[in-house]
Amino acid sequence: MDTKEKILAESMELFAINGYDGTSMTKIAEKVGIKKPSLYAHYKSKETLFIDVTKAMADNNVDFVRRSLDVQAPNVKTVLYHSFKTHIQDLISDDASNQFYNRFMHYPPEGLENELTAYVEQSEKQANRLLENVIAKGQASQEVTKELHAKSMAHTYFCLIEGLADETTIYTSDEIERHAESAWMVFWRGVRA
Amino acid sequence: MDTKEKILAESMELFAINGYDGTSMTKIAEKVGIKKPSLYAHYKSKETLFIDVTKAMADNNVDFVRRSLDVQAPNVKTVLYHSFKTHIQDLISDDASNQFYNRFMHYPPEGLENELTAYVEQSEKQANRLLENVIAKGQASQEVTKELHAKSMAHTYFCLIEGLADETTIYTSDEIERHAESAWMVFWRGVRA
DNA sequence: GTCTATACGGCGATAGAC
DNA sequence: GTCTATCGCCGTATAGAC
Repeated sequence: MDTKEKILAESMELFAINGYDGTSMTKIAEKVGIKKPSLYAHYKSKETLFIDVTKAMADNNVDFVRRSLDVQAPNVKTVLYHSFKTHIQDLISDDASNQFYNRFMHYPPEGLENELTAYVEQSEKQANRLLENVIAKGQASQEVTKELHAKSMAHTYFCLIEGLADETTIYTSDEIERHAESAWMVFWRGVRA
Repeated sequence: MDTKEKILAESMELFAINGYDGTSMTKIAEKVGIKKPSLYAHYKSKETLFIDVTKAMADNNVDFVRRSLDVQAPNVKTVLYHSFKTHIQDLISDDASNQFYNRFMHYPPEGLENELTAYVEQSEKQANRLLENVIAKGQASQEVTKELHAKSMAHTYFCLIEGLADETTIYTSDEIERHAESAWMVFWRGVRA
């Protein structure tokens, strides 16, 4: 991992834990093991660094969703449940990248909204489409109701994931897991054929 | 409205729109119509001001949930749907207090977490209990399934609301309303008897 | 690419007159 | 309670030597 990549990785963790304004270039440099001015040899400003981190995290999220759905299983319900559980395990794992996502994807730092919103929106739509395809398969195989649109159900699925993600700052892992189990049951009862 | 109340109201709007670090005491003073040092005659620091605002917003939220459920209706489904719609209307109304809530309730500024998390958690549990009672009534009247706990279903309900709230920064009001309608249908199909 | 040294500005907060 | 003036600090960013 070269210096530029290390700056990206270390600053991501600091941003996730301490927020944008709570993370100074000095602290990033310390964590990387260089001095502050050296950062500017790789990124022309704190803002451009943050933008690069955010875009990488948005891309990671799409990959994560893709991998969570890429599983052989006898039916669509099992695929969906597996993906749901994978998301929850990620939420409670205290992974910095996950915290970064929750913290910034919908509330970027002041002044960067215009730079980031379009990118984030597009990546979320990609993730939504991946799930939509799975649900549509479930409709074709008579597992999932046709009274609702696959796209809508996919959207509701992610609403639940996001609602649960927001809880991580308040509730314990055990509570999140119980809430998640309930949310899954309501969801599946709501979409099954 | 005396000066102290005005400081509370105006700073809430600025915090909601520009974030904690993005809102300086100078800007708050300007919006109130006084000079920065005068603020310190009413609040001893920026942090204590923010804490007061947050607690007021947490209380407001409990009241909001209570009012949204306080409606005469022929059955529990109608009460729940009315409450759901009331929440969504609030989300898309671009109300600053709503934005404040979404922004800070789960990610308070650095250093204020310990001061605020317990208060927020308690207020959320109050709101949850209000909804839980309504759902329990629905179980008693055979409208809502007894296969799931009332508390769990209440929790899932709020997960959906929160997931939809997070979307307000990206999607348009029309899209939110459509997503909300789908989320409601999945939810009701999932909890009905 | 990395360093030391520094410029420049805005921040929260206070002193003290009125 | 409100003001003017100011303190002390820390932020991003740059200059220029190695």
